Amino acid sequence: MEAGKIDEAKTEEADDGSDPGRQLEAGAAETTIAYKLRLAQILAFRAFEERLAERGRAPRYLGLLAIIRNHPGQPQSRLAEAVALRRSSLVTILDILTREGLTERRPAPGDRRSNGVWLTEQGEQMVEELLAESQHHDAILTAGNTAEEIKTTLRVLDRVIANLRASQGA
Amino acid sequence: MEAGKIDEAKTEEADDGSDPGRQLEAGAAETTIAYKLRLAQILAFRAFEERLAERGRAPRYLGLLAIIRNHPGQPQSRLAEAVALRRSSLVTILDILTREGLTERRPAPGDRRSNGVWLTEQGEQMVEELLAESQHHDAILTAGNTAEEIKTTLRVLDRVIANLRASQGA
DNA sequence: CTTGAACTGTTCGATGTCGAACAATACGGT
DNA sequence: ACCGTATTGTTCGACATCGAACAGTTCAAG
Repeated sequence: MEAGKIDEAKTEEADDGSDPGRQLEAGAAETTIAYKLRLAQILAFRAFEERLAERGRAPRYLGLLAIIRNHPGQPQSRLAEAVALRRSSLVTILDILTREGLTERRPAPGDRRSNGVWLTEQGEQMVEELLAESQHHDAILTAGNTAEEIKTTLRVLDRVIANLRASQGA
Repeated sequence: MEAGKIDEAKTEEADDGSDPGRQLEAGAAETTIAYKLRLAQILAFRAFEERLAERGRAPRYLGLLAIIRNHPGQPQSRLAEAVALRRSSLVTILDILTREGLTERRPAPGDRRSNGVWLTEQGEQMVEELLAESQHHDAILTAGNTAEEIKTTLRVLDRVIANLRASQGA
């Protein structure tokens, strides 16, 4: 796999800040999905959280809350896996969300080890509001792209996630 | 913007774990780019870092290192902006990378406040190796997608990043 | 020249996530 | 019925990132 030669005789010359308005590029790394994925995610997450800062920590954990809404009563370990966080991390998160009155732990009927996690009435309402916000937020994110391009991107991301889950579970 | 009604008469019935092998879905949030973006990024980043754990912290900061290679001598503040991290965070990161012998701070000639950041010889080599690894990693990530789909995704992500940078800088 | 605003790198306390450990519980094989 | 292994939620210490503050420096306006 011979990487294309990108030699530029880079002997000790600084990049003077010509073209001052633009962002610095990462060269070869730019062509990689993982790189742009990270950049986009950090910025998107930060923007969403900042815009809804007054609503407590629910915006940060909207993904989790949405899953709980769609699958009430699931044990914590399955929820952690679903949002790609660790079991131990979810403990604190659920403590917070429960303290804010959005979620609830109930002992699982069949298994005395595990808790089922549920949304409270207030949690249901919060999720509904935040989901509307997230649609709006996504519209801003993806401005300038066609519906077809967005659909393709969603499909690609789905496959990426599936690939990673497969290789990790092994 | 009337959100489509997705009522399912969800009165207090638990989601029994039918279809046990599959992942839990997030319902309406699934259609949003931000959600999948986050999931994919977490998994991709984690996988990449785990696979290259023996190489110190360089894999985590490969994006930064690649930027430094392409733009040697830039001040820390510009680098921070390029990788979407905060100025204060970059201090620790550069401390680490410098301690590992990959980067170097040199006083900027024109401005006594700022440092120019450079790669050491060892840093150059590390970046080259890791970039090759990252190409391989990306190939695994994106398996099952056509070259056209990937190209479209990269283009969409570029626009997403640009949109977020524009709305944030304001 | 002087002065005030803006910028640079830095420190420090707060918060989020992780991995490794642990006790309690479930379960399969013999 | 018993034992070893898995699984679940949890705690705890390590580390990463953040935001707010700060001193040193630059620079433009007067």
